[in-house]
Amino acid sequence: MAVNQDDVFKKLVSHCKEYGFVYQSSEVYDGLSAVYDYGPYGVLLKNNIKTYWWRSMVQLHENIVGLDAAIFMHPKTWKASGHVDAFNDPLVDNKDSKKRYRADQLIEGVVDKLQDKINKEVEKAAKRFENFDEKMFRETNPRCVEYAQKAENIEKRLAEAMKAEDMVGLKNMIDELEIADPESGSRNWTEVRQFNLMFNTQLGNIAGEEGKLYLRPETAQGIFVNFLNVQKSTRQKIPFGIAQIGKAFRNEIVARQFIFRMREFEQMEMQFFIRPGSQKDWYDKWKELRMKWHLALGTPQSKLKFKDHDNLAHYADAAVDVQFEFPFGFKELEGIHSRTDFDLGSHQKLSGKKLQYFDPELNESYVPYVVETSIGADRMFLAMMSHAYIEETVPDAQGDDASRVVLKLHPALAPVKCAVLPLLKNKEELTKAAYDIFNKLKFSVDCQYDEKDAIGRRYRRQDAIGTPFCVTIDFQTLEDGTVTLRERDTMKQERVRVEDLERLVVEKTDMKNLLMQLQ
RNA sequence: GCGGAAGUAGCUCAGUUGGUAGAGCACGACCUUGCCAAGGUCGGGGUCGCGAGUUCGAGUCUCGUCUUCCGCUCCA
Repeated sequence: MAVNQDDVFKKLVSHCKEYGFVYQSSEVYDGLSAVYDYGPYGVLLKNNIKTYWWRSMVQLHENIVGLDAAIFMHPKTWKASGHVDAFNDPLVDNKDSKKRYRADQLIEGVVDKLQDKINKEVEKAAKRFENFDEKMFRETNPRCVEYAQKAENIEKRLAEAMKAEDMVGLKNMIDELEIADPESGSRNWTEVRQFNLMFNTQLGNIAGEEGKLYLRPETAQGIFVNFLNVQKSTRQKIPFGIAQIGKAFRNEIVARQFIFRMREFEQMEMQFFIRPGSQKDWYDKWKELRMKWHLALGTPQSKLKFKDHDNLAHYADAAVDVQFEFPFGFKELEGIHSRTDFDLGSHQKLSGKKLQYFDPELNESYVPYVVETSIGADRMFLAMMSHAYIEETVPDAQGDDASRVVLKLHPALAPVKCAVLPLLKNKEELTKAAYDIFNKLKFSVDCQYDEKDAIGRRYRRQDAIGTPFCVTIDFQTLEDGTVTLRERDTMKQERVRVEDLERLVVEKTDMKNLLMQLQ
């Protein structure tokens, strides 16, 4: 099963490339690690996902409004949010090999080596003595005891230094333990320093700390700092929410698994501002609403589950992930967090500006609490692709078994809604009639005209990009004004009148049906 | 970042003990074709990931580098 699933994932990745959904960034220069570009069908699918999310939030809720904040924000934003302090790791470079290591991991390596030594002593002794008592040996053998104590000591010091963010202490440990570069054997280390997972850049020509800017590592802060602007200009009363879709950037040390973890990614976030004390109710409410949103797409409940966080982030008093069963297992797709008043409170404190709401019912001012829903647009894209990608056996022209690859995407998400196909290429009366239909349909839906290759092959091409409907123009069309409408999943065809075509296709692919399920 | 594996045409791959590259599919043109892929003819396309080294000569051997995959690590 596991091997099989790996295969499926590989096939999905190459399908994405072959059919114009996702390409690796800068491929002609050997690619850029963990950065991807969306191709022609990819951008259509992703836009449809974003539209579904946006409408479900902003259009369907009177008390949720949109925002599009800039990627650049005042550097103090990230001080207040806690990212400057918490979003980094202690790194050390070897001057000879030019390799970069995590200081804490180098030190852990020494501990591992001590454990290995103990295990070797145990192995040796086990061969020598009959009736060997391993536990006793570990506790009494002088060498084992010495190694174990040493290891324990190191771990204790490491934990203290990490907690205190004592970079000098970490460096001293590396020196004292005579840790060498595993690759080159060199002990020529730089100072240990914090490596920030935020990308930074420079504002204008202001040099040094003063001009230092970060690419936002999350979109949420743009909402928090605009909280009062939005509340006042739209006269919202608590509870209300602000929704935003935008890029965020994280300088991950390791980023893998295709578009699941990228250095540049897109978030769809909604911060819901509420009365302090009501967070539990709203947290539960949004959990329910978000699950409904996923299920409306036809994703089976068995592929979705809630997973409570084991360790809460510094800002949260409750947090849960919506996990989706990707080909590589259940992984986070969306997070729902009860962020308390941490963010608004921090910004209020650091900026010295009041970020409070006057509640007319309570007749008092307070810093609102926040419940956040945050979903990765790219992860949602991958979830929809991996769920939709199907290889199946279907009968061919002779009734024998043939295989087809079909993307069973929800019609409202499908990149192309309808393909218009003349049965034959070399009959001008057919191609003209088909082109006329295409030129009408294209004003309502994303539509494709294709006359190349046999009709069966063209159906398969549309299946591969998930087009829900194919319209075929044949000689009967010229006589009675009807065409065949072929449905992707069932491959069934029905004859419909040309004048009904637009209404039928729009009806079945419009996002309205999807949104209606959220009532 | 560590360990392992891989990189040859758009895709999937072949390429003998080192002697300057092939197939199938795809693509283009023409013919054929009356509803579920793989009909015929002709054609275009590759500095073998990139850079060094060994050699008279490297897709093939050595080293470095980039990228991808698997495991570990990391992951607000």
